[in-house]
Amino acid sequence: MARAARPLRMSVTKESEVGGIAADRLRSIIERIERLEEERKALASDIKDIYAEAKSAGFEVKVIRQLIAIRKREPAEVAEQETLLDLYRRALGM
Amino acid sequence: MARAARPLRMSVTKESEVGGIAADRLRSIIERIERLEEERKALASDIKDIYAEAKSAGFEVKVIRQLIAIRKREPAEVAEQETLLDLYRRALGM
Amino acid sequence: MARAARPLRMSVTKESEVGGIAADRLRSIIERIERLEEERKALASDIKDIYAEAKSAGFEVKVIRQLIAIRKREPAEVAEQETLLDLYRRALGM
Amino acid sequence: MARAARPLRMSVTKESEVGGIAADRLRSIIERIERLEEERKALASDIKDIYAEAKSAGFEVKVIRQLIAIRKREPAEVAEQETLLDLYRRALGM
DNA sequence: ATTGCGGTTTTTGCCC
DNA sequence: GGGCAAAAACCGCAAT
Repeated sequence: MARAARPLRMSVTKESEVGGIAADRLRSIIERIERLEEERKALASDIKDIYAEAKSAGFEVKVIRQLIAIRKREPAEVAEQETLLDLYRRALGM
Repeated sequence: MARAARPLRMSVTKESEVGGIAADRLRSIIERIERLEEERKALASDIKDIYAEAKSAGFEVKVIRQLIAIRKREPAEVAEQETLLDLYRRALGM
Repeated sequence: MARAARPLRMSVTKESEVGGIAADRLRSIIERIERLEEERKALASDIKDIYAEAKSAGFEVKVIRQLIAIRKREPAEVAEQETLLDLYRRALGM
Repeated sequence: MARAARPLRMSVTKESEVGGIAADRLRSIIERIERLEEERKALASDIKDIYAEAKSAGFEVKVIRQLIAIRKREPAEVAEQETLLDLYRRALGM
């Protein structure tokens, strides 16, 4: 049989290009991202479980969230000192 | 918002400088910004109301948002992005 | 904006339905939203102008932003008191 | 407000109740959550790196995001939404 | 049960 | 172009 119609352009290199796009590279990128997002989701689920545990131990989930938020925020607010910000606040009497 | 109204140390000149900062000027700036942000927030609320109305009239809010986004972008830009998406999809065999 | 020429089937009522969609209603919704977003953008621009003014008066724009953010946040933090949150914090020695 | 470093304070008794709160239990909950959120953040960072790589390989990051979103949604759902968008566009003569 | 709402996270747009 | 602020999507809760 006389040569199959057109190979649709197999690139010379291993890189399979489709429509000018490095398909393999793109596929790899997407798969890695999706894989990591899987893991992320699993962690989120674990966290949710802990909140559920907290709740059934009688704690207020909402308050725990606030607490965690505060602990995250506070280091940042330390940096807020001895800067122009303070100066401006003082200028405003705040 | 209970900032004390007190002028805290009025300098001799009209320029009330506190810690080297032109306090009055700063205060004016901040108040004008806050005022405008108030108005902005009011508009945002109006917009939200319209979306609510749309929803209760049976429209898909999310799709309306897409529509508005499309109308905002340059037609050329829209086309370009759609083309690229297609290209990528094809490269992935999707 | 070249509305398509096809009236196809004007409904009996005034409501022009296109493909089962109440086109007039949809159009009205979108136009009102776009109008309000216009105004919003104008306000954003005014705000930007004030920041520019602040900058050319020698203030640090970034710090002013922080200041405004703080003023917005602080009322909320007052509410953070005398609640379970305090209790939990004390339990943790925070 | 410079909170002192943070050894959270271990109570002397094993029943560390503070103010009627099971402090140890609470502490454990919070620490586990914070630990998992650490990991989550690390993953997010890895993902960001891959997007950066994609970008420097010449891909459009935004389009890749769209692609991933599409793959995540049910194919049926994708079709439905696209249909609706089309419908609305036609209703508006866009 | 359904739907509005508040808060969180993710995405987008902007300014430097 | 990279970091930062605003907008949008998402999620769980609550209230009806």
